[in-house]
Amino acid sequence: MKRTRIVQLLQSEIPANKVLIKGWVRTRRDSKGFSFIEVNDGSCLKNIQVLADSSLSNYPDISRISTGSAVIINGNLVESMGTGQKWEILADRVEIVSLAPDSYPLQKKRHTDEFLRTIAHLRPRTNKYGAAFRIRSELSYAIHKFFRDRGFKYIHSPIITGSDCEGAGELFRVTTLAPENLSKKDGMVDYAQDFFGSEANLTVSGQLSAEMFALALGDVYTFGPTFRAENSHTSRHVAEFWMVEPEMAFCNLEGNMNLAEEMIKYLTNFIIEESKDDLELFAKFVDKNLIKTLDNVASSDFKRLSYASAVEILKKSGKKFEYDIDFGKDLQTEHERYLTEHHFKKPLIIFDYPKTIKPFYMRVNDDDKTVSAMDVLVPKIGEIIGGSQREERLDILEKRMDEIGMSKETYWWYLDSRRFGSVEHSGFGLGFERLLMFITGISNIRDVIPFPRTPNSIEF
RNA sequence: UCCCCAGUAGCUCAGUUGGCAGAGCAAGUGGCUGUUAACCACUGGGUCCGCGGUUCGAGUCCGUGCUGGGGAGCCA
Repeated sequence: MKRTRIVQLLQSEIPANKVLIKGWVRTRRDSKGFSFIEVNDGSCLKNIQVLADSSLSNYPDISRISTGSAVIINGNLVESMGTGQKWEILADRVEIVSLAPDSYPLQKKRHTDEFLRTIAHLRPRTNKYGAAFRIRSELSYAIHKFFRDRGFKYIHSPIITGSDCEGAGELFRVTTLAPENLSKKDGMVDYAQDFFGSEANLTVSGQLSAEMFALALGDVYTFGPTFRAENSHTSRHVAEFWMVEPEMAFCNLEGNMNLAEEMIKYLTNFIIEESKDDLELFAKFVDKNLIKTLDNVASSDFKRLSYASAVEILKKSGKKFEYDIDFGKDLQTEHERYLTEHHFKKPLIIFDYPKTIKPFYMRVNDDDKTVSAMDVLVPKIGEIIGGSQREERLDILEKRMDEIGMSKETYWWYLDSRRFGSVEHSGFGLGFERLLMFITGISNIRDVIPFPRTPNSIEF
């Protein structure tokens, strides 16, 4: 006999005989002559109420079932005589698979997020984290669906790389050399002795790989883990996070911005439609305005403005900022927050940044001062997407690499793409966890990834 | 890496001027009840983050370290 998931039973239109469920006990309440057991199997936020009558042969054991115990229930799905739920299961048989001792750390009451991080292996058993990780799963699916529906191909970019990909942050070294007996050559570590015969790192971005495939398959995307060894202590940074990186051939910056906006709207709508119950939990307990904010994002156009006009607005705002703003300086968190939370009160796309503050691969505009870059900013989170039109002209790309002292030899294969059939192309990177924060209202990135990796924290 | 805050029961916290270690919840036991973050009663539960110092006496004051949180930078 096959088990039925609780999500299916709760949606049932009619009673059903002989159903089988398997799950974990959230709480048990005794009445005279019977016991109510709330069972959750992870298929949805809601529990199903099981009524176990004292006539059951193992009732003395049943009345000792504790929170966190695993059970298998056979019985009939019947309309509940109580208020508060439509269906319940009248049990024929309650098998106690595993009884949780009273040291089980999760209570029926709410815990703080800080405490739950210390038991990250158990927190998905709570309502909030169960909901968060179901939404994470749905959102992953929605990303693949979004791209597939639009003819994009999914590329598995490498996790281990030999180049430092644009210098986007500190790198994690990958090596098989034992640190206690490193062979040295001229005082430097001799990486010729290492597994790959040269230095290797964990990827910080799949972009360069994605560009190569965009110039072959047209429209592509990557969706995978990336690693930054930054010593960041904020609620928006982790050392291991997932990034979505589309890359499109024959596409300029405007097409890039269009895709970014369409994608965020699509994904927001998808979760509003597909994860109603889970989303409601966040609207109720985490951010009262969540649904309104999401509806607003899904239905209204993002504000687009150039970096230059953003700077003008900030200068004219009359607001005193900790960091001065002037053309050529990067926007600070306080500037981004002012623009997206106070001035426009909606998602923004800022484009055409000064080339001095952006990486080498971004296409230089005709003014020779700015590059075709764009950032998407959302209220509370800040930057959620960073992207650009890529420099497709070999001579200009080489000149920029020279300017910042990059090795053209190392990137010979990247430059090859500009030698053979080079075309204008664009792409961006979306921080998957940041999008998840935006959609759920969860304010700490450590709470939207199953086992967060941060400085000094690798348990679990 | 820098700035700020915190660390007391399983959890969330209180602890006055330096003078006997506390509450609510959770847990255990009993009772009651178609209950539903159930209710009532009782019971057990402490390395007051570590180390050092001041003092007759330190949860409380001083120094230092560790851990957690918030913010900044870096970025997604």
